[in-house]
Amino acid sequence: MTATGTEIRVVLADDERMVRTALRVILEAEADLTVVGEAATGAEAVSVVRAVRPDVVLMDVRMPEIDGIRATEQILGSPGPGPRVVVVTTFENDSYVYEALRVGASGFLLKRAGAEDLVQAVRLVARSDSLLFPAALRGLAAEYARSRPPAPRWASRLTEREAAVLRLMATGLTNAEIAERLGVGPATVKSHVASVLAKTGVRDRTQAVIAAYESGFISPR
Amino acid sequence: MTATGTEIRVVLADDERMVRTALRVILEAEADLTVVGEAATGAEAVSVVRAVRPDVVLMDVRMPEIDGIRATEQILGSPGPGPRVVVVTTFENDSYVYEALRVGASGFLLKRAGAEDLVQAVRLVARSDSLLFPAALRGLAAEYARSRPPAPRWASRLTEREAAVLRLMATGLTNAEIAERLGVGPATVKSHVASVLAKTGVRDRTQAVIAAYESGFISPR
DNA sequence: TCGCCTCTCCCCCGTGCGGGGGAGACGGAT
DNA sequence: ATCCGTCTCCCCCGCACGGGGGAGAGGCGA
Repeated sequence: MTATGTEIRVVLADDERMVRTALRVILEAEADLTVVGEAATGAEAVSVVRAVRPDVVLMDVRMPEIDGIRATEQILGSPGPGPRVVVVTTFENDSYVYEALRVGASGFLLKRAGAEDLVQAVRLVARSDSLLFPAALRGLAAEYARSRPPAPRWASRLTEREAAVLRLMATGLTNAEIAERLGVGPATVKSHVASVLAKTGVRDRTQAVIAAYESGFISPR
Repeated sequence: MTATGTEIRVVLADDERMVRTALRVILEAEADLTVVGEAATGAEAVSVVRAVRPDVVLMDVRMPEIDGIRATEQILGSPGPGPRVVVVTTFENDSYVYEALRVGASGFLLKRAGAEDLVQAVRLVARSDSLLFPAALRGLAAEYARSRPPAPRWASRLTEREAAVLRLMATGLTNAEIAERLGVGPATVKSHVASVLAKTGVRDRTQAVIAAYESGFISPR
């Protein structure tokens, strides 16, 4: 389907032209690497990838319209063998790492990585079906993501105040203590608690806390 | 401290001589890679690494005496800049992946990986301080490991009955409901609950449930 | 302007919960 | 034979909790 023997076909997705140019220069300097497409938005990336069917996509996370994560999701979600997607970002400590893995990215590259790192990463990812951090880590990321689901359906229905009350409930505080922390009267907290119970569909604060844990609204530790 | 410019110094740790030889042949074929030591056990690996101070260690997981994970732990636990450790194993779906990351391994390599994958992985790991799957994923693995702690201190102090009551509490049941499920009287459940509260050092059932979640006594999902 | 939502707070009322006691039965350890 | 831990169940008591109402102030979009 895709070139494997010698030539590695790459698509660059980044909203900054300069970044794309820099990447292109670096990659084109290698005999076995060819940049076959560029995209400035997530939507563009999806269509370009569908059109040119590259081996590797270097995908920036922050892009207009559709971010890199969702673009990756769409690219890898389509049937058939997709490209390897390497997600590019500035910081390694943000949640993009987990998200990238969750949607099936093959690698993760920091913008501060050098040219050599870049080309080797591309080569590595293009070839490897069983290398550095593969399926097992995706499973890990999947589990991680599963433990923090997008947000429980009722979370969006909770108002700011109600959510705050629920979070404080989940620390084991009584209504009076919550009132103290929020600087409101106990009666106010009572009514918020009542709203939380109603919206979460449970009967008491204990069940509300359980629901908060089970839904990922809050997490252990 | 260690050679960075051109030569990458590698130590091989595997209990099978043939594997070590094969790895050595592959790596020595590259001008920039040098095998500076071998070890057949985890303990050997630790001492060899301390002696020769390599850039990269290829560490088999299954080894006599001390396995690769614990050896890695000891190697990276010592002060100063340690080598990059690439953990080598046969299957990618076992818990070694998480363990390897937890103890600070820089990479993970499958035995079925080809020669090219191997040398590129070594080069990549030797250079990269900010590449493919770094600190963020270690944090992920750490979090993963942390989420399944050995067992809370008070768990051993709870009797069978008390633990059962706590588990049922954590499903949101009232004392009366718990009594029904356990086939005992409500008063009995009350006293068990009282014991649980006393032993866990909390004041009400909500806090007990929180403690159960936080300590890993029970887990979301 | 008129609704609608959110946040705030009030009332009464019933009860599940937790504290503080005690007590009988069983079994295992000493 | 004695002690101790566990499981079982009882009493009384106070209170935080939750249900069911209502109500006023502010914001915000139709």
